[in-house]
Amino acid sequence: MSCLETLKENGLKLTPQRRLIADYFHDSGSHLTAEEIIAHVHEKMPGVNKSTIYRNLDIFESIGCVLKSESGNHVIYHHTEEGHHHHLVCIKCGKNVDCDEMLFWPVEKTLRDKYAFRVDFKHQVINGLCENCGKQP
Amino acid sequence: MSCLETLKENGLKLTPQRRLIADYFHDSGSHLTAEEIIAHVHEKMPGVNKSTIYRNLDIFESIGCVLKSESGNHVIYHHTEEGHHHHLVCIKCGKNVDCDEMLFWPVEKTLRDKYAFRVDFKHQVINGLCENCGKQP
DNA sequence: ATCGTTATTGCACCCAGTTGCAATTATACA
DNA sequence: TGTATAATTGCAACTGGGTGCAATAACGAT
Repeated sequence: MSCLETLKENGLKLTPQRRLIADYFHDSGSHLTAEEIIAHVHEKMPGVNKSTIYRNLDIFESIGCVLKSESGNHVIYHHTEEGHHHHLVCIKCGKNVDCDEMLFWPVEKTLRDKYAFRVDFKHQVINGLCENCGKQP
Repeated sequence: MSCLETLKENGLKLTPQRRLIADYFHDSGSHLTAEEIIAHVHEKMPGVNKSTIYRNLDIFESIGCVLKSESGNHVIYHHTEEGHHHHLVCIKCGKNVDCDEMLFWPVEKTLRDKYAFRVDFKHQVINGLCENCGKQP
């Protein structure tokens, strides 16, 4: 189901600004930073205020169209239609590798069983050292 | 070994501002937000600039005296002498429970074995639903 | 105790993201 | 097609955190 339909289902209005953001997610892969989204929207519709964009990204997140993950310095938005997975980002060389979504299942299970605490790890960004960079001191 | 000694060992100077921050960590438990630290420093030494405080917190982190964890909206600093663990924070009621440090060991192992990726999960802040809040819809 | 070096501070300004509020606009309905 | 109304936008100002740079201060050597 498209993001725009989901908006309507939640009683939200379909504004040109929202259409622009949703189209961008559909057209250009799954991972977009706030910067990229703002740049794209401004290119197509120069007057749009950044707060409108941030507010709409939050709304798309709250209706489940988009996942927001924090990667230390910046924020990444991930179109949920692309499926779930995690990211391994090397803090030295910046290499970015996708990682199976079941990585955190044992953690989720432990938290559920031992702490009665419910967590759903979706689209985490994990910083560490890749094979090459891990060898060097 | 005290933070102040560690400073010297790393060729860093022992300024009154640093002494104030280090003392605060020693005196008042392990978990402090940037806000709390700034408030405390300002109380004791009103003129200190916030950038001085942030820079010193980064330095204490880089020499291993303090761990910095990001919890979505704010940043938490944790005095490393208190031992390692993680935090479960309920997104509904805000309840905060400590959690064993070995929680992420299986994840670290998988990343090492399958992805040759090295990560050290230290003092994570995990947002989810606690037992009570998980029951209610 | 003084001095020179080098780290550190304060300042002023930047940046991404957020918020309250008045003006605007998408939509349901007549 | 026009209108009422609630959602949305743009604005302006704010927030937490960070940065480059000149002035200052800690500290080892004399």
